[in-house]
Amino acid sequence: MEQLPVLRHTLAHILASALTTTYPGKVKFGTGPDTDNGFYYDVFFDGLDFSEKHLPAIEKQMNKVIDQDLEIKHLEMTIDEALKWAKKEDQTFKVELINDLAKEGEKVVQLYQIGDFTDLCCGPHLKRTGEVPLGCFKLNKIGGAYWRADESREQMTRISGIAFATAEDLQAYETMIEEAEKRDHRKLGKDLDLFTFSPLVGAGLPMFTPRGTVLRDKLTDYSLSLRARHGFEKIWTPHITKTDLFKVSGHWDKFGDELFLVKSQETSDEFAMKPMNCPHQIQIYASRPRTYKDLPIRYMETTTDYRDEKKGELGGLSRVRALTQDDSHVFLRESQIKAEVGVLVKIVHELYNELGMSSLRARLSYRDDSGGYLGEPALWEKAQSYIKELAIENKLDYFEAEGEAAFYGPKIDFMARDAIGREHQVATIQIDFFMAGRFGLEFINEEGKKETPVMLHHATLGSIERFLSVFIEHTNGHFPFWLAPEQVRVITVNEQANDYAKQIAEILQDTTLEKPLRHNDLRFTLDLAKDNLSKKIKRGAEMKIPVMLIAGARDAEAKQVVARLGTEEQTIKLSQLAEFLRALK
RNA sequence: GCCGCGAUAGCUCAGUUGGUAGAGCGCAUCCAUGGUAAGGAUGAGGUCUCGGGUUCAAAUCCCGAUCGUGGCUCCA
Repeated sequence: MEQLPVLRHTLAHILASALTTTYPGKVKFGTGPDTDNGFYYDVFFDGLDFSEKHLPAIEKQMNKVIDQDLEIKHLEMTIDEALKWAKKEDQTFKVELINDLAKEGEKVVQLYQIGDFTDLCCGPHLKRTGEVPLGCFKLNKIGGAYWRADESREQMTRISGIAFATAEDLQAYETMIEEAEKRDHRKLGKDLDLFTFSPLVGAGLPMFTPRGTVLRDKLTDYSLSLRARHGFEKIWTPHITKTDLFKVSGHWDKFGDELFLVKSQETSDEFAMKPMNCPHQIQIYASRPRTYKDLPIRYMETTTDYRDEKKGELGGLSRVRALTQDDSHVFLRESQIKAEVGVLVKIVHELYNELGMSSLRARLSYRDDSGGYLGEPALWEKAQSYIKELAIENKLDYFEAEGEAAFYGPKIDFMARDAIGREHQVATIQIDFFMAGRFGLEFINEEGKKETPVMLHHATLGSIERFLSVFIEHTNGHFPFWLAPEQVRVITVNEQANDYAKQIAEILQDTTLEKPLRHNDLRFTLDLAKDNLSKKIKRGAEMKIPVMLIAGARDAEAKQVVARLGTEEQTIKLSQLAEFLRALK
C-alpha cells in the first residue's frame, strides 16, 4: 500500500476523533476515505449547526492529536461485539455497516483506536499520529452528501481536507488551484466578453456575445468541414417534436422528467423540446427505401438540444439547459463498423490536435447490472467487444468503466487533458445495435432481403458549451489566431497617426486568410482613442488580442508597423503585412 | 432536486451594535500629443436582486422567490 493514501486515510480518522472531542455525543459517523488529493469524512450532526467557520477549530484539534503522538491501535471484534460497541456509542450508520458486513459473511470486523476514539475501519493506518508530517494537510470545505450516495437516504455533512506527503506538496497543490481559479471560464467569459446569463432568461441558458459567437461558429464550422471531408452530409432537424418520437426511441421512459414540454393551442398532440437528435436523424434515414449500396449513410448537424437539468447540476457553460451538439449518426452494416469507427477516431484526433489538446485518453464505457438498458445482453456483449477491439486496433490509450454506457449502447468517450493537468470528457463514439430496430429501419441486402442497420452515434466537440468551458480554461483565453474573436487591433501612438491607421485598415480589410478551414476575412479593430500608448497596449493585452499593430508617425514615414505578439515585437513592412498575418497559426 | 454559502455602481469589492450608501477600475468631459502593461483634473452612475414580515426606523434581522456558488445525486 502506498504511503500517501494511508496518510490521507489516517487524517480522516484524526478528523473524526477531533470532531468527537469537540462535539461529544453529537456526531454520527458515516464513512471517511482518502481521495485523489486528500480525504473526507461524511458525518451526521445531531441538531448541531456546523459551517465553514468551525473548520479552523477542528483543524487545530486535529493538530493537537498529531502533537500528542498517540498510538493508533488496531482492534478486532466479532460481529456481536462490534454491534454492541456501535449501539452503545449510538453510531447508527456504523450499525448499518456492521450488519452489511455480517450479511457478506464476515465473522470479524476491524476497528482502529486513536486515544479514546474508536472507529470501524479496515485500515490501514499510520502507527502513530505523530507520523503525520508537519503542515501537510488542511480542511478546505464542507458540503452535503447522501448516505451511501443514495438520494433517498439521509443527507450527511461532508467535511473535506487536502493532504500531501509534505507541506511543499500541499503548497504546490494550492498554487495549482489558484491558477485554475484565475482561468475559470466563468470569469474569463465575463472579462473577455464571450457570454452572459440573465435571471430573466433563466438558469442554464447562456447567451453568446458577438465575440463568443465567433468562437462558437469557428469551432462548429471546423467540426462540420472536418466531417464533410470524411463523407458526412449536413442535415437539419426541428427543435420541437411530438413526444411520440421519444416514446418510440425509449428516451421518454428513461429521461421523461427532464424534457421541456411544449403545449400546442391548436392540436391535442403533446410536444417537447428535443433533448437529443438521434430519433430525428433516424426519421431522415427512414424517409426513403435504402439498399446496402447506400451504406454507410452519414448525417451530421450542429443543433441545440434542451434538457430540464436539475438546478443544482448547472454551472457556467459546463452544464446548461440549452446545449449545442456537433452531432453525427452513421447507419451501416455490422461489417462496416470497424472501418467507420476508425474514421471517427481519426476525426477526433485531427480536431484535438488542431486545438492543441492532443493528450487524449479513451474511456470504454460499458453497461453494468443496474438495469435500464435496451435490448439483449448478448448484443451488448458483442457491441462491447467491438468497442474494446477498436480501442486496441486504433492504439487508443484506454481504460474501461462499467456503468458509463448510454442506455442504447457502449461508448468510447474521449477525455482530454488540459494545460493544467485536468481531464475533461469531450468527444464520444457509440455503437448502437438497438435504436434502428426500435424504429423499424431497414435496408435491402444483396439477396433482396430486408436487414436492420447498425447505428453509430458520434459527437466531436461534444456539447459546444461544455467544450468551450474546457477550451477557455485550457487556453486561459489565449485562443489560437484562427479562433480569436478579435485577431488584430491597430493601435495608434497619437491622433496624428489616425490617417495612417486607416490606411492599414484598408490592407487588413482586403486580407483573406486563404487557408483550408480558415477561409474568412480578418477580424480586426482600430483603437484610435486619445489614450496614451501604454494604456492601449494594456487594454489589448487584457482582452488577449493575439496581434497588436502599433502605428505612429515614424512608422507612417517608413511604411511599416510594429507587430506585437504577446510580448514579442517585430517591425513589418506594409507590403508584407498580409503575408505576415497569413502565416499566423 | 437535496445539504450549505452568497447577491451592494458596468466590473471587483468595503459598509461597525438596525439610523436614507463608499473605494478602485471602467465610463463621460476637459487638460496633456504621449513610442510599449494604469498621464492629470472634474463629473455622472445605486428601488442595496425581487416580494412579504418585524421595527419609530431595514442594505443590515426573519420568511419566501429568483439567480449565482461549494458539495451530493444525475448527465441521452
